[in-house]
Formats: sequence, structure tokens, C-alpha cells
Amino acid sequence: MLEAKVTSQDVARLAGVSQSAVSRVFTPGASASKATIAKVRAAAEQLGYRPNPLARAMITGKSRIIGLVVAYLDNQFYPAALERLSNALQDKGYHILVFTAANSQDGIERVINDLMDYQVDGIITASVAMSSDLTARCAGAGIPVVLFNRGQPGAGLSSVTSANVEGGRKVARFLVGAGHSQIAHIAGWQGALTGRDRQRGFVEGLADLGVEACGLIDGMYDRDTAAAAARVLLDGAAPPTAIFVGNDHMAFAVIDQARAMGRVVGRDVAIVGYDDVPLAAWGAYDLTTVRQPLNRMVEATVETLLAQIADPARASQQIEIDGPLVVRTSARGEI
Amino acid sequence: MLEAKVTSQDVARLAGVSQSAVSRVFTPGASASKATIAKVRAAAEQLGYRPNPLARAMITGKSRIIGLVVAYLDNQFYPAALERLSNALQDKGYHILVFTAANSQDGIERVINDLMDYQVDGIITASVAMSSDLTARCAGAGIPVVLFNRGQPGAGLSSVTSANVEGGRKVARFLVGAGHSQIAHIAGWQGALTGRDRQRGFVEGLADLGVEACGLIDGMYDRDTAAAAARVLLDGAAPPTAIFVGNDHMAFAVIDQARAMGRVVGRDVAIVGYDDVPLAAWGAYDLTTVRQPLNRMVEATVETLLAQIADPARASQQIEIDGPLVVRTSARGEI
DNA sequence: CTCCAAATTGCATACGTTTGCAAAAGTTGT
DNA sequence: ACAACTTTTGCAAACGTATGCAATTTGGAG
Repeated sequence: MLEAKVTSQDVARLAGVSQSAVSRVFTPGASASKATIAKVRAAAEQLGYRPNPLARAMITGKSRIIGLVVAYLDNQFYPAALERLSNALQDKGYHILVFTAANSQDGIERVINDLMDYQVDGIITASVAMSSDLTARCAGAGIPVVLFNRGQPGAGLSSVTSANVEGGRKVARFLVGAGHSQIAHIAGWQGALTGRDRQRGFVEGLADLGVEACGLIDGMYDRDTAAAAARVLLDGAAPPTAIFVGNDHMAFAVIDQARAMGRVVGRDVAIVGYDDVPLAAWGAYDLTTVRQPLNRMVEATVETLLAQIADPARASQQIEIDGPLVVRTSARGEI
Repeated sequence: MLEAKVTSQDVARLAGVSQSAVSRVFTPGASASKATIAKVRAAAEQLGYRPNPLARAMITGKSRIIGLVVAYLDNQFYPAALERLSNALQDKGYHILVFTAANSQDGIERVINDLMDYQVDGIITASVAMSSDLTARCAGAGIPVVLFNRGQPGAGLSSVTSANVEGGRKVARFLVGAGHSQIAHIAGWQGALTGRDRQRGFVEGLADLGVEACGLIDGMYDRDTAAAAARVLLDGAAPPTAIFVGNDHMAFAVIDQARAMGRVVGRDVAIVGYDDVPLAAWGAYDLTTVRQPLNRMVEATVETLLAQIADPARASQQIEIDGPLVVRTSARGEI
């Protein structure tokens, strides 16, 4: 019972018009009389016709597909972003080709090549770094790129992030204000601007208040690495009374580690994260953290991307969105 | 600096052969002499030629795109599955079009229509139900469908799940064996076979041992609903000493709720989940749960789907994969 | 060297659409 | 009713590839 695929020719025949007429009825900008529109719509309905996007893409060069490149989905922040990005773009009539890529130059390169083959209209990358070579290739092919939650210094690409420097500052002021003086930082990966910015804001914020971090380790955005860092810090001669962790995902590991060492989080040691993923609000962690306003970040990403697709000449822009510090019990306002 | 797109014509001209020859070099099954292959490859390399998958799809009818439909990504099980499915299919030369769809008939219908427009070679659905109408449409269009982690009684679709009935039984035997007699169940959504099977296995397993569940509430796969159910159970006159929850995602909410009521999980009340998502192993929950062997489920899904694509006449199959009960501290082997 | 089968190649067409162009049909003003 | 427009319509040529068919080349075997 294979239903043969119905083409615009079939509809044209049934409606008694030319194939071009059918095409024009289904092409937003084109001109067609009320009468033809009615006839064509009726015939199309009867036959169950739907325009073939592939054929359309081939001729227009626009596929209405957005490539979304993501490295890993362990960190709850990214699935949440993926879900919202997908919904937002679907509402705008775009479809999403998702690629999970190992976060290596080789992996990214192959993925981007595939994306370009499919004539995607735009690319969003999350938790991934692009080489300048690749950046140039996309620009050369006229494909807009927006980096989500990750800046790229000097690449001339659009990006949407939260105000990471300011966020780091907020944590510094909060912890010092709460009376802490032994404060450590388990940073995000130094290879990513996001992590560096948070660290910089944090360190500068401490300095402004005359405090120096008593420990500073790179957690590589990885649970195990972060937990190991926490063990080192808490095992030290003068263990910190507060730890700022580069993102929530690592902060959960740090909390698990601290508890495994017998500490009561929020009393013996204060722990602050960054992202405010849903899990941060769950009872088991109740994590004090800087919120990344996901909805607004997604809106800004979609808006920027579509604007660049509509006008390729448009200059790229780096958008930063401010988010509040959300205080929960893992780090209270006072010791 | 727009680099013009290079076509098989250009390569043919440079290599001094016909366009067909170029096509044949890049088409796996076709025949070409060593000499032409070399010339064409060289020319293609020099020009940076890559075959256009859209044009190829239009003529062959095969897009090498797999549609993946997913309803929500809150439950950590699904992002993990998405990531692995994506990688596995990419390795096989397929690309993934991901759709997040509200889990309503209307939402699913629109998404599947879109998928069929893009001439996807196959569809995988996760955490989503398909109407029999839609099922028939896909079959009519000759598009194989595999349901991931969800069976559909009588739909004649392929599906890959864990051995849910047996899994429920395992939990029953474990809890009774540990000495519990006041045992409740917060089930998954009754509208999904997965949830019903786990419940059935559990209830039957208890019955076999002469025990009857002291409470049975539908948690709708939702945190809030599950937490409310837990509150009702634990507030009752004769609260259960053990609760089997339909999946890990809800179990975490149940644990949070129990703790908020002052209970020590694993001592005052035993809690068992289902899935063994990564979070289940984290210190904050340390959840006893039935493992769904994700890797093997993904393998089976990809294998089944590709087999059906290769041979559309192939009968659909329902695959069940057995998984062990993983004992952690949220429910110990003895009271 | 000859002949035959097998392998390779080019030609031309098809896939399902969009779009420039020119012809046809409406619309308006006088 | 006629001219001067504007809108609608059909024709035909793309877009970049795969593939059946017939012609050509190749490789051996005798």
C-alpha cells in the first residue's frame, strides 16, 4: 500500500493550472489570484500534497535547516538549551540538524563539513570550540554562526553568553560579604573563554575587596577532575571555607566529594556554582549559583541567527545577558 | 570572498571526463577504472568538491537522514540516549534531524509530517506515543519506525525496550527478600506500556511471594506528581517501608520529598528506581535501581532501523534487553 | 593477431521544485 | 470604448546529482 509521492505536477493537473501556478501558491512571496489559490489549495488538500523541501532547497539554496553542534549532554544545561532552541526554531519554520561531536578539532571539522554539505542556513554551536580556519570557511560559504554560551576572542563570530565576568564578581562579593576569607576556586576549562571570564571576574572581585583566593584549580568541566580538585583543597593544611565552582555540573561533584569527606555543605564549607540548572534547585543539592537566563539566551541566539540569515552583511554581535545570584543552602548569606 | 560552490561538472571538466564518471567515482556501488578514479579524486581534491547530499537525495529518494523525535529532555535518560544514538548513526553515515515535540497527538503529527517531507530514511521515537493513524502513514510511505524505550501494543512497529516486566519482578523479589512487607509503588504514566509493564511485573512479583502492595499511585513521569504521591504515602497511617518508583527521574523527587519529611532514605524508607541514569550513582542520591543497558539498547535500535531500511519488507520486531538490579544505599539488601 | 565477453564511459533524461521572461488577462482613468 | 497600467499566468530553463542504455575500450584466451 505504497502511496505514491504526489508532486506539484499532479496538483496542477487536477486543478487545471500550470505547475508554476502551484509552486507560486506555496511560495510565500509569489503572486497568484484568489481563484487559483482556491483551486490549487483544494486540489492539494484532496491529493495530500506537500511541497518537497529538498527540491526547494536545491533551487533556492536555502534549506531552512539549522545545524546545532553540541559536544556532550552530561551537563544538564545543554539538553535544556537544546530543547528550547529546538522549539524556538521550529516555531520560526526551521528544522534542526543536531550533531554531537567529540570536542576535538578533527571531530568539529568533520561535522561542520557535513553541515555545509547539507546547505544549512545557519549554525549554532554549544560547548564547542571552532578553529579560526573553520570560522573562515563558514564565513566564506556565507553561513552565519552563533556561539551559544561560549565566546571566541577575535573570531568575529556572533555569540550569546551570560555576563560571566560580572557573574564571577557577584560570587566574590557574596562570599566575602558572608564573612569568608579562605576562598578557593575550581575553574572551568582554561581553553574556554566562558571559564576564563568567570575566573577573572571572581579573582578581580576578590582583589577589589582585598582578598586573595587561597586555591585555584582547573576542573576541566569534568566531574572527576573537579572532585579530585575538591579533595586536594579540603585535605590541605588550611582548607577553604568556601569554594566557587565554574559550573553547576562540577559543583555537584564537589558537593558529593565534600560530603564523602564528612563535611556538611553550607556549614563546614560553602559551595557556589554557575548556571542554575534545574538540578541545582532539587533538595539533594540546593545549590547557591549564578543563574544563566536560559530563555533569554535562547531568544537572543535565535534572533541573532535569523537576523544574520536575512541579512548576511550584518555585523556579528557579542551579546551578554546578566543573571542574578540565586542563594540556596549550599552557601548562605552569612557564615 | 564567497567561494562558489563546486559541482561535479567542474570536477569533470578539470579531470577531462564526463559528469557521469565523477558521479560514479563518488557512488559506492558504481564501476570506474583505476585511472579515472585517480584523475577524478585528484581534481575533486584540488577544487574541494563534495557531493551535494540534497541533490543526491532527490534523485535516489534516500536522504541518509534519520528523524529522532523526543518529547522532553528533563529526564537524564533521554539526553544520554540522544547522544549515543547520534554518535552511532553518524558512524554509519547517517545524519540526525532532531525534533522536540510536545507529547500531544497534534504535536507529534506535525513533526512526523515534517519528517516525511524531508524524506527521512527512518524514524526513531523516544518518550513519545504514536497514534495508529500516524503509524499507518509511515508504513504507507515505506518509512521504518523504531520506538525507543516504549512499546506500542498491536501497532506492528519495531521497538527496543528493557525487560520491563522482568525488571519489576526483580524489584519485588529484592524488596521482599530484604524483609519489607509494607511496599508501595509510584508508577510511570499508565498511558505508556513501559510504565504498565514495570508495574505489572512488580505487582505479579509481589503476589508470587504472597505480598500485596500497600499503595499504588501514578506519578505521570513527573517530579511534582511523584513528590506529591510520596507525601501522601509517607503521611499515611501505615506508611510504606519501601517504595518502588517507575523511573529514576521520579525517584529523585521522591527521595527529596522523603528527606524533606525527615526520613533517612535507605534506613527509614527504602527507595528503588528504574533506568540507572548517571545521576543515580552520584553521592547525593546513591539510588538502588534497575539498569537499562543503554549501550545495548542503542545498538539494537540502530541495527533494527538500518536493517529495515535495507529491506523494507522485513518484519518488525520487538526487542527486550535484560538489565541487572544495581544495589546502592537508597535501598539495601536487608533492612 | 583475432575474437568475445566483461568492464568502462558518455549521452541524455529524470528528480521536484523556483523563477525570469513574455504573453495574457484584469484594472483603472478618461 | 480605448489606452496605459498592473497583476496573473504559462513556458522553459535552471539546481546538482544518479542511472539506463548504447557505444567504446579493455583484457585475455586461442
